Amino acid sequence: MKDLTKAEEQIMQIVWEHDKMFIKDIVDQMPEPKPAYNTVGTFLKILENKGFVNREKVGNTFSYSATVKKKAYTKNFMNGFLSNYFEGSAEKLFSFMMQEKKLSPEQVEDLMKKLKDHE
Amino acid sequence: MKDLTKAEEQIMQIVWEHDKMFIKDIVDQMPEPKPAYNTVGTFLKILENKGFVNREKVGNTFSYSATVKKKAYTKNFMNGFLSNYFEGSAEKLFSFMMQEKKLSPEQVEDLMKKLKDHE
DNA sequence: ATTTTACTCCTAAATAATTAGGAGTTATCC
DNA sequence: GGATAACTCCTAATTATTTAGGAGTAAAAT
Repeated sequence: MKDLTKAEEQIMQIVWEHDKMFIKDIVDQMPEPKPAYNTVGTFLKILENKGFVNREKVGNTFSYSATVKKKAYTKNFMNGFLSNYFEGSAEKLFSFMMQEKKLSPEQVEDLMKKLKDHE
Repeated sequence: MKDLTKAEEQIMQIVWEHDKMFIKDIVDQMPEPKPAYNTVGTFLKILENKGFVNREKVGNTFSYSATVKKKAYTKNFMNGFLSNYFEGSAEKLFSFMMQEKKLSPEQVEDLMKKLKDHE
């Protein structure tokens, strides 16, 4: 799986939030200063070449939808992140998160219970 | 804190692993194909401008060391990552990690015990 | 029905990131 | 004591990324 550049990812984030989008709608979702219509179009073409989106004729225009699932990309991205920053160890990441007070031991406990119940 | 580009980060990863380094040593640590000495030098200058490394005269040359701690950068980086991929929620990240089988509930339990003992 | 709008495809300018060469300096090797 | 090696500083070429304009077409609006 290819990596996304920043601008490409920003567009993917929007496409991931919706099933099918028209360029116009993507532009609307972009933060100010909004890029030109064609700028978004260019990125969608790049994303199509990279295999991240699929375009489909709707009437006389095209709609775009994500082909690579956000989850799949996240996983890919996270593996790189893990190996660079936590020696590939998810445990180290957990430890780091707890220390940074992003999550208390209690929250982890609650979460684990829920996850166990699901199994 | 500024972001690092890929090439810059690659160098920081090496600098972070060591206290003080000479350009030569950094080049040695780089994977093949190794970049030119001056290429590494250029990046160290950029990193110095961005405030990530400090250079210090040693004899008639310079050594480089990280000023921004890896942990601080990780935290920064992770916040962006969290907000883009897990709606800012560390819990969602944990949940994702467990589902991806990077970590079993037992491992998390062990880890939590250790963390609690430290408090 | 001609102006306006929204889109297509193609192309390229502007900026950012990556890579490294050249010229000169100082120390080291034979 | 000149050749070699390792470094400095400055500069620039190359490639990647980001941005968007122009020309043409088809539909919609007044």
